[in-house]
Amino acid sequence: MHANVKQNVVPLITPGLKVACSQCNLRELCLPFGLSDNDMSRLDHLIGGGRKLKRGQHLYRAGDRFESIFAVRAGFFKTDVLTEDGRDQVTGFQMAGEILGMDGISTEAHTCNAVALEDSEVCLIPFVELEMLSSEIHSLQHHLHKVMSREIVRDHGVMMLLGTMRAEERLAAFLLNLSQRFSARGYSPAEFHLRMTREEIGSYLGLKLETVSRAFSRFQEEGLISVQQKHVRIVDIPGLKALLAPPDGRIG
Amino acid sequence: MHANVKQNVVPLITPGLKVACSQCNLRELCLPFGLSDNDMSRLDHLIGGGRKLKRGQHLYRAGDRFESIFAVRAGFFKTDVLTEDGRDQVTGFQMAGEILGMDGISTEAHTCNAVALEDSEVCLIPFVELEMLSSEIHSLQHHLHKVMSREIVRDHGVMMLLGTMRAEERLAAFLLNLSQRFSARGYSPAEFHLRMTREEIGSYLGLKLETVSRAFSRFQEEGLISVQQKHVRIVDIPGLKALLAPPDGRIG
DNA sequence: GTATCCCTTTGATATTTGTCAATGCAACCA
DNA sequence: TGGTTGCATTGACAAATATCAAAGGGATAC
Repeated sequence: MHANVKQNVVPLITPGLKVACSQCNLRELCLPFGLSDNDMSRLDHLIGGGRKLKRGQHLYRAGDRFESIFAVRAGFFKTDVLTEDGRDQVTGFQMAGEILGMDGISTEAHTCNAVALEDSEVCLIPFVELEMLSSEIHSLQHHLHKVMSREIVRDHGVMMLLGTMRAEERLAAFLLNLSQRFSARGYSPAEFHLRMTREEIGSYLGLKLETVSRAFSRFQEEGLISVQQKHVRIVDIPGLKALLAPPDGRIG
Repeated sequence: MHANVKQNVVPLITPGLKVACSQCNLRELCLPFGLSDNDMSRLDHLIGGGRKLKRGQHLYRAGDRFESIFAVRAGFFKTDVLTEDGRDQVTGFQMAGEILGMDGISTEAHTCNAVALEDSEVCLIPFVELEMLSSEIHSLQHHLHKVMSREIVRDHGVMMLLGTMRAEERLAAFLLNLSQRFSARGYSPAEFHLRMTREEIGSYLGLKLETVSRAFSRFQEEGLISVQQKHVRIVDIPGLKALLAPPDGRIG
């Protein structure tokens, strides 16, 4: 299966796309976090160059042999898991500075698909070499562990969302999460462009696209956001946050 | 918060409970997997001894300082995340050979609670020392990464379950997963004792306890299982598996 | 040994979300 | 620039699950 070799070979590593970690404005969000200049330059040598992807292209597919993890340099990705019986679950959306592909370590093969939702760029980080270097640079090793652990904690947050929240709470949590991540990257926390469709949001949130659309409309009616297609402006951040409280706080 | 110091101090490390990895019948399921005899004995020296917990006791709580990960030697645990607004999500159930506590690496503090669901025993694995040793023993380092990655993949499976499955599908998947894990440990895949309540199952599966109970009853009516309280016997494993197919296979 | 408490089961009803269907909007391609 | 196509919105209705309520069963503690 996944013998889609041609399609996978098209977006080759782009020579000359290499940007040193030490020069990268994402380094504080990314793998080099906390490294000394010297250690960072050792990491530079390991990064296998970059790769550009057009919107819609796969960075990897479930079943692909695992060789590298990836750092998003620019753009926007989704990851999703597809089962034999046709279920499709979006497991995350990744933006600049975030690490993709750690699911592949356990079985030496990727277990999900990663797709660019807009034209994007990633850095390739060959994993065998990363392990070798991280056994020499303790802070790199520890930071790698933190990145993996953070992914586990993030996943727990998604479980919480899927397991305990209602449709509007899920969407509110989703928008606040995006807002916070855009903000951390120097973009407006209040106004942004959604790269994904209602269906992809729905898949991530465990909802049908119509439910997502209705929740957007309702938020707009209530003056919490202003939304037109993929353009979102959050008008009332505290109001959105208040939606996440109710479980027993529904006294009023 | 979580100033429950007394309660946490009670279950001290039990001296003399130490069992060498090399002597442990769980080693093929656990962290020592794939190590040479020599490397395993180095790991032995690092394991900080064991700890016994009575049913209901916490192994750690959200907010506790992170120092070790834990390997379940015997017994059964649940982990759950509690939010300020009162939501409670069970994120997993852990049995012998499984590793607990990796959520704590990212922030140096545990982010969830781990509770023994029956009298249990764990091995303490001090994380700083594990990192030191794993930078010397490549296969240990790599296996640690695999264990963390496996946790990420497992979490994706739970997301799939919560995001795409209906109540009975979730319970079927849950039972089959338990069955498979018991089987891997030499227990019957068909007959076992649930250590958790309907409410805990419900929390894990994103359902209310009544819905879980009704699904159990329905499986029994249909001759898929036989269930009385916490005792479960799976009568028709293929039948349960068939429940997981339908998304478009509902042609018949 | 017995009483208590928690867990489980089951029923009736309410709420939420999904499904089906139609229409509208926007971007993209020719 | 006009048509086509995919995405989004909205409505009416159906299905799934939650909620509320009551009663039974087991395990545990005293």
